Amino acid sequence: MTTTDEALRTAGLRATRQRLSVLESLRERPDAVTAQDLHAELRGAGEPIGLTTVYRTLTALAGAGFLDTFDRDGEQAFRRCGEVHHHHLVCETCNRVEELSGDDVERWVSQAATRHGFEVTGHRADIFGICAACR
Amino acid sequence: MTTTDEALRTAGLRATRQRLSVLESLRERPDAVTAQDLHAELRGAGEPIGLTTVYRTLTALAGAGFLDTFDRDGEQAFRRCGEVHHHHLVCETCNRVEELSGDDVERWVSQAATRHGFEVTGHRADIFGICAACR
DNA sequence: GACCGACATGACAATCGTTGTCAACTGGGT
DNA sequence: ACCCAGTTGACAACGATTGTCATGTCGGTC
Ligand SMILES: [Zn+2]
Ligand SMILES: [Zn+2]
Ligand SMILES: [Zn+2]
Ligand SMILES: [Zn+2]
Repeated sequence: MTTTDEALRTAGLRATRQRLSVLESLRERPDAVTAQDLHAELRGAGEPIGLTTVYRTLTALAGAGFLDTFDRDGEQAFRRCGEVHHHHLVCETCNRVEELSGDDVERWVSQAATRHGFEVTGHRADIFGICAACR
Repeated sequence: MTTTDEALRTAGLRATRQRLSVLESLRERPDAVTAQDLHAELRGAGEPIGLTTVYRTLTALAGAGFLDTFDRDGEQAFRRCGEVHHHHLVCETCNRVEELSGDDVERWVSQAATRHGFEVTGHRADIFGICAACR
């Protein structure tokens, strides 16, 4: 996994205090978090940062491929994920996310697309459930 | 596929003119559509209906399992889909959706969940691309 | 066919996540 | 230290969706 500094540099972003604190709080964090929640957490932890900045930082990092996004009832949640293609196993109780590989899924994708004459631009395969700790 | 009347009855909804026109316009329609767009279309076609009603009808039908929902840049799109479990091949240009089955995907789901000690509550596997007609 | 109560409608207001604005601030190269 | 393009954040604005509630209608009953 890339370091926080490298991530910012790669994304073409300056290493500001706010961005570093966002990346740091996302570091090794197992669950996906929304902009609003992360903002509240940072503020609560004494890290001064504006909500707009949190939104912009998360969006930029996700666009650069350092974060994956999840839809939590119409609200966007983010998680620091590996940069190689993968899928997700998401706990609906604690929002923990496990990264999965799936060669069989990749095969299914290209086969289905070919069969229907589609040119693939992307795909997504996520599993939702309750993790062991939450059960 | 269920008829429009049956769908409403099953969902515990009265067969009003508005609901029937929503279901009718979704009938055999290959693409997913948003509430706002469907509302505009119906109005344009001379079908008087309120935006709130369109939202409520689509939400109710989706909740009853007659429609599948898709996220189109944070906006919700709906499509009449078969009631047996399936996955999707979505054209990002015309929003056409093909329904897919995927036994290998189902296998992958239960295997991955078991391996991580998750109890599965659901899963989703969609492919995005450009359909033959749009290329 | 008229009647009636529960359900449905729709114009409007309100909510809420997210994005735009812009004056003040700052990272990092010279 | 200087400079300025990039960044911040309080605030306003936006847009999709949901709540409100007076009015309208479905569908079973008489
Ligand atoms: Zn991920
Ligand atoms: Zn994949
Ligand atoms: Zn479907
Ligand atoms: Zn499946």
